[in-house]
Amino acid sequence: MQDDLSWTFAALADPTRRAILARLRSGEATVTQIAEPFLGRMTLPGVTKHLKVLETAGLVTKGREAQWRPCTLNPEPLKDAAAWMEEYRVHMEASLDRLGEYLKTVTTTPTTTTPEPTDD
Amino acid sequence: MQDDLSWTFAALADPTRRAILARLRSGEATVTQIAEPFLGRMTLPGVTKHLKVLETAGLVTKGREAQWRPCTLNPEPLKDAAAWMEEYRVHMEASLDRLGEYLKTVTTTPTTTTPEPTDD
DNA sequence: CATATAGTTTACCGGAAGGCTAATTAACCA
DNA sequence: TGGTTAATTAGCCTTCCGGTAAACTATATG
Repeated sequence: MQDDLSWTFAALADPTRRAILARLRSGEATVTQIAEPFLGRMTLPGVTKHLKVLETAGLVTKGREAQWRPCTLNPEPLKDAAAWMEEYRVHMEASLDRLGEYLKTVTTTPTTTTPEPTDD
Repeated sequence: MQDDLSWTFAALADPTRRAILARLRSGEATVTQIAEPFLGRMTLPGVTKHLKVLETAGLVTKGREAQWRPCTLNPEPLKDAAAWMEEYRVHMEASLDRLGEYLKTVTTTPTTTTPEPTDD
């Protein structure tokens, strides 16, 4: 691709992959556990591919335990992405409302039952 | 693609496009002005394409003034991206050092002369 | 050993991304 | 009118992406 940041953003540019990351926020999970919400929409190899993208981007670490591959979230690359965005904070704040307020409204919204594994 | 967030991240997943956004941080610019640092590496139609991606993602707004198309940065979509990242702040903070400190080290680094139009 | 479970690899497909050159549109200027 | 500058469009090519089905590897267990 070219650089780490591009890999990171590219990995994030897919709702399935973002949903996988969201799943891993609540702890380690095996491939089949991760895949479960998506099967019917997608096959297991499909999920494996997405996981590989996330792994390549360094966002997910895959361990091995017998026949299972426990996956864990690795947020390091997100720091660089966040740092990149930080440069634009002033622009975001300047545009109409402040980012902090905006984030507050977003962060305090429902965060409800997450019935569908759509995205995060 | 699917959703706004995906378009945003996809648009950011390219160093040329990030460099274009960085250029626009210092104010409005025409297409040829934007393209100037990249010519030799890329043709004008190539830059136009990248601009269209940014425009589609809503990150850049193209005006018209005679034969020129003054482009401006539109940070709105970045807010959603930042809001998405916010959910992972605690994870980033948990991993070794705090994001705030990390961002401080990044933000206070050189920010030098930007001799090459590599990226941002 | 045989079989079940967990996951990956291979091979294939359609479509989109990113690049180019050449041609075209649009506006200004002389 | 004709020429110049600014930018886009069109057509083509190659590579990558997201998905599949089928075959394979690896580990556990009866």
